[in-house]
Amino acid sequence: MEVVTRFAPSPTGYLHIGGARTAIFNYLFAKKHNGKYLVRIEDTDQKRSTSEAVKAIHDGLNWLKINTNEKIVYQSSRLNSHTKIAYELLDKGCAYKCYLSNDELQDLRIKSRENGIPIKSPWRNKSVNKPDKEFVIRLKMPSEGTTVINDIVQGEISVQNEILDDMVILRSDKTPTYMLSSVVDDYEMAVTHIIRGDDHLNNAFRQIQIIKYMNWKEPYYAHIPLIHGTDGSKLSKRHGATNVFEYHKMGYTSDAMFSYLLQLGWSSSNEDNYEYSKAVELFTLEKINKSPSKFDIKKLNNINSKFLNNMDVNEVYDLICKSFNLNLENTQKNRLKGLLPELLKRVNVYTEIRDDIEWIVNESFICTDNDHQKILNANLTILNEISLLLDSCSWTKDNINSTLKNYIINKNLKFKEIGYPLRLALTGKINSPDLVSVIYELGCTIVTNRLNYQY
RNA sequence: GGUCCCUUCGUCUAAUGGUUAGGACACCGCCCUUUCACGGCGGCAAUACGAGUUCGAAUCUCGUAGGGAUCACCA
Repeated sequence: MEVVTRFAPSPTGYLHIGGARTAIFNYLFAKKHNGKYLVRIEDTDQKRSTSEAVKAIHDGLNWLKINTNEKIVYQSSRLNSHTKIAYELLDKGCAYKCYLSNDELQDLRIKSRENGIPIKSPWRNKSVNKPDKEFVIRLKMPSEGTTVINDIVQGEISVQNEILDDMVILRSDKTPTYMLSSVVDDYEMAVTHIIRGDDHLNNAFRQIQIIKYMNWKEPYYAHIPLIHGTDGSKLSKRHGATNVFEYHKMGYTSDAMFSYLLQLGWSSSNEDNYEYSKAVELFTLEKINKSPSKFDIKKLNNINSKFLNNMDVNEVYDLICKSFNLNLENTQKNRLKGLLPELLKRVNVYTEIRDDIEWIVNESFICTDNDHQKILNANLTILNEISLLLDSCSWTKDNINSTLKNYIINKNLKFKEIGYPLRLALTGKINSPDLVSVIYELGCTIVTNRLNYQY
């Protein structure tokens, strides 16, 4: 049997972190078993669905490199199939027409809440036809016995059938509800494993009745716990960005995000970080934890910085250029690339090096801060002398290093005493990569210019 | 409120009835050092609580507490 999974977001916003993780699990499980991973856009709620949201979801999936190769299924294009099944269930006697008005429904709802029994429409056992009246089609839930689901993540769970309500499968405007559409689509797309958030666990017990009535093969279920914020409540905006694509804009790499999301609620012993092929190799649904985990940006930062420092310089360079809209000449490009490994050691996200671009890229950069200029003025002799020495030094890191070292020995200075003004003159900053690298990558001309500048 | 689920360091997790309860992140300290970092070494820190079963419980059972999900003609 070929494994088929699907990720089924509704296009009402961006790709949420939780959704992204669900997609990752679906993606990995399918890849692991050489199966198919499908994406279905659940856009049956025309009022809330937008094309911008569809695009946002694709952006998110593409960024994480977990979009499907298969054709995207739009649920709205399949409504006829769903409706057909609703009437089939009606014909079989597994569903019924319900003529309850909104007011009547409201009353029933209040009563059902009071006595803890789900809504049972009075039309359940009447097979009347009122051709001129609006109706909805409700599924006739079994009223006795128990339904058991063997969930791969949650284990064996059973509920009493009497607590299942006769859910609406076809609205009065003849459109199918999610409860119907989702089941029919999963069946017709031949989905074998339904991997989704555990907010759907309760739905599973109701949806599975349709499958039973239709004599379809039951899929495997894996209901994964939701991601929570640091305070234990459902992840929301006040915990930080919940849109995965925001993390792209913030300067996280997709590989780091992928690895972090994967580790949130799943682990295979002995590994810290997972790149794609490793993840595919090791992934199993059984190792997903049952308890919800909390989103921790600090861990993501750590993972991102590790990925950043192991990435190819050209790749990071491209990300940075895109992010900052840079279009550099070759000499500028080489300086930036040369210093990139050093700069990346200092940051969690690559956007943090924004402040360093100027002194690296701009040939005529000079330190403009007033207080810093005072310090530079006080050290002009040192700067000029070092400039002179560097000017006549053959340009290797070793030579630059010994030039500086010899200078402080001759002048009986501590490195700190030349390091501070040198750093300010060259970078305009108090903190920077080590001076030898800075001097080497900037090159002799720029260095001597900056060291001889009259403030 | 009904139903279902969950609970190991602050966080992510490991430990299939026998471990000194392990690792990672964060935090703290020391070393390295040219600032900030990186790196190296070390430290702090957990089985929610209470019973029971057992020679032995984080692990099995029950209860309690806390947390979460859900209860639409939304998905």
